[in-house]
Amino acid sequence: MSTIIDVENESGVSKSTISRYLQGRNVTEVNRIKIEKAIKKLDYKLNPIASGLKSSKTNTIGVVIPDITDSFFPPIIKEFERCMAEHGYHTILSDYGNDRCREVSQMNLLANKKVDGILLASASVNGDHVELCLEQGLPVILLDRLIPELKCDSITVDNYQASYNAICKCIELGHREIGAVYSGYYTDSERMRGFKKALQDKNIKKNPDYLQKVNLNTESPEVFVKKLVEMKSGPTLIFCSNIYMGIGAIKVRLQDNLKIPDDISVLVFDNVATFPNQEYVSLIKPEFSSISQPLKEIGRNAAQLMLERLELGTDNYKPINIELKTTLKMTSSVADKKN
Amino acid sequence: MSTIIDVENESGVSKSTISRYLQGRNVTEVNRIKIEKAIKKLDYKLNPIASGLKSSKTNTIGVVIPDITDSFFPPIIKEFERCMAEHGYHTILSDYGNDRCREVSQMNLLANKKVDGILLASASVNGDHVELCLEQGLPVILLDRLIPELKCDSITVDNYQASYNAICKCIELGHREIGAVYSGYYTDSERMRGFKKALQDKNIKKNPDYLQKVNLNTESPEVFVKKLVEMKSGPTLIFCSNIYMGIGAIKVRLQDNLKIPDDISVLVFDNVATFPNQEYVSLIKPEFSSISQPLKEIGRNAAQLMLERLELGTDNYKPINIELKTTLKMTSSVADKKN
DNA sequence: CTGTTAGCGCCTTCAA
DNA sequence: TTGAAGGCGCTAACAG
Repeated sequence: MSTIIDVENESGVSKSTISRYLQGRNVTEVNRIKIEKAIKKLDYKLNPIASGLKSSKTNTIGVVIPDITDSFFPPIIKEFERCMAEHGYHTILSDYGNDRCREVSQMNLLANKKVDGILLASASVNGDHVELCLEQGLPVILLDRLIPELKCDSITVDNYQASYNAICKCIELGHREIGAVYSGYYTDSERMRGFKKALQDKNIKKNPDYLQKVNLNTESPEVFVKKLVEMKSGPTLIFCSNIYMGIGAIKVRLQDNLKIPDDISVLVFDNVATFPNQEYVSLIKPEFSSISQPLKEIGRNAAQLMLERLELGTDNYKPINIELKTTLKMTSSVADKKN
Repeated sequence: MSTIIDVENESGVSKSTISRYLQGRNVTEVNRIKIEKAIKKLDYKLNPIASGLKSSKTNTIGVVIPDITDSFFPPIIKEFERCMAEHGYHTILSDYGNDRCREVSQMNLLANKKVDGILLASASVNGDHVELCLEQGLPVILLDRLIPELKCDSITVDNYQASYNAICKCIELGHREIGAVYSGYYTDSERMRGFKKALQDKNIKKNPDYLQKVNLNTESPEVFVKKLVEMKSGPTLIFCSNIYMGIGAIKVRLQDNLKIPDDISVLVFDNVATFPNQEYVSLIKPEFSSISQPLKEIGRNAAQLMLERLELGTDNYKPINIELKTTLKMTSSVADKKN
C-alpha cells in the first residue's frame, strides 16, 4: 500500500501540495498532472484513518436502532446508507435490542469512535445521552420517535394529523363505536392524540372500555383485539395504532375466522406489507385499511438532513424538524355504515 | 477530550506503560492503581483512530450484502453484530443492491477504510475481488453463497443434503410427479442438485417440463408456479427452491384459491416466517412444509468464525468451511399419497 | 516491567 | 502557490 510519501518521490511534488490537491484545493496545472500521474501509477489511495487523526473526521455515521428485524427499519436504513455513501460516508449499524441501557452505551461507543453523526431511533424518555453528544459537537438526528423536551433535529411522520383524518373519515362512514389498541410508544401516543381529537371534534362519546393499552414487552396485542371483538355491543371499528397491533388483528381474524368488515371493521396505522418479499400479506383479502409510511423517503430525508447538519455544524444549534406525510388507503375492511 | 499524555502527566507513569496497560498487558500493581486513578479522574478514553493508525486495526468489520430488505439478512446481521460487539468490534453495513459492480466497489472501499474483516454474501461468479482482499491479509468470510473455485472461509447450510432428504421423504409419501421452481443462485443450484439426486436414487423418471427456471431479476415466480399447477396431468408436488418461489406459490394459492394439498402439494426451501412481526404468515393454514434455516445461529457462527480468523491471520491460509443444519418441517401441505 | 525514542500517514501552520 | 517542519494520539522497538 503506497503512501503519500511514495507519491511525493514518484512525482517530485511535495506531500503538502499533494495533500492539498487531494482536498480539492488549488494546485498549478503542472503539478496537478505530475500528481495524477504518480497516483495512478502507484494506485495510491488516501488512508482515511491517518487523515482522520488530524482532521478528526471519520466519514462514518452511526445508525442506532432498537431492532433491525423490525421490518420498519431495513428499508429506511438501506436508503439512508445509499444516500450517505454517495457523499462518501459509511454507515455503522448498531442494534440496541430495545434495551435503554444499551442505547446509551452504544451512543457513547460511537461517540468515542468519533463518528461524524448519529441517526437514532430512541427508546428513551430523557435525552441526556443525546445532549451529551450535541455538546461535543456530534450531531444527532432523531428518527421516527422524538424525545420529550429535547431540542434536536428529527425526522418523523404526521402521526397526529393522519390519525385524526383517518378517524374522521371512519366517523363520516357512520362509525360511532370506535375502539383502539395501542402501546406507550411515542408514535402511538401521537396517533392516539389524533384519534381522541377526532372523536371529540365529531362529538362521539368516549368509552374507556374501548381503549386497550398494551405493554408490548410483556403482553400480546391479539388478546386485547379479541377483548374488543368479543365485547357485547362493542365497537364497530378497531384502530390499531401500529403494525404489531395490526398483526394481532390478523391473528384474531385468521384464528377465529372473523369476517372483515361484517363482524368488525379494522384500520391499521402502519405499512401493512413492508417487505418486497412479503407483499403477499396484502393478498389476504380484504387488505386492512392502513396509513402507510414512506419508508424510502424517510431514509432519504434523514440522509439529506444529516448532510445538511454536517455542513452547518452544531454551533448556534437550531433544530430542524422534518415531518413527512403518510398515505391513507381505505379498503373494504372499513364498512360503510351510512347505507 | 484528554489524551494519553494527560494521563501520563496526571499519573506520573510513562505513556508506553499506560498504553500497555490499556492493551491488557502486565503492569505493576502500583502503576496500575496510579493509571486507573488518573484515567478515571480525567475520564480518559482511548482514541481508536490514533491507535488504528499505528496498529492498523480499526476494530471494524464490513458486512456486504445484496439487500437488507431481504428478510433473510436482518436476523443474521443482528446476531453477528451483537457477537462482534461483545468482542469490541463494530459493524459497517454495506448494501450493494444486488449489483455486482457495486459489490466489488464496496469491497474496495471497505478494504481502503481498513476494516479488519469482511462478511460477504456475494452475487459474483468469480472471486477476484475476494482474492485481492485475502492477498492483502484482509479476511473475508462468505455468507450463504460460495463462489465457484474460490478457496475461502465460509458459512452455509446443508442445501444439498436437506433438499435430498426432503424430496426423498415426499417420494416415500407416494409422490412420483415432482416439479420444481428455482433460480440460478448458488444456493438454488445446490438445492436442485439434491432434488435431482433424490429422484435419481429413487428411480423417478425425469420430466424436463416439470423444471421451471426463473430469472428473479426479470421474471415473476408465480407465473411459473401457475404453469406447473395448470399443467394437465402435471406434478402432484411443487418444490420451491427459495422463499421467493414460495411467495409465488402463496400468491397463486390465494389468487386462484388453491386447495393445499388437495389440488397440489407444496414444499418450500426457506423460512416461511422469518420476521418476529410477521409470524402470522404461518397462520395461513395449512402452513407450507418447509426447510428452515437457523438464521441466528448463522449469525453467531459467522461471528465466531470471523473472530477465529482474525486470531489466525491469513498466512498459511487454510479455509474453514462451516455448514449448518437446516430443519425440515413437514405439514399437511404435502399430501400422503400412500393411502 | 519500564521509559525513551521513533515513527504510523496525513494535515497544517509558516515562511518563502 | 509551494515546501519544510511539526504534530495529531497512540504503538512498538529498544535498552535498561
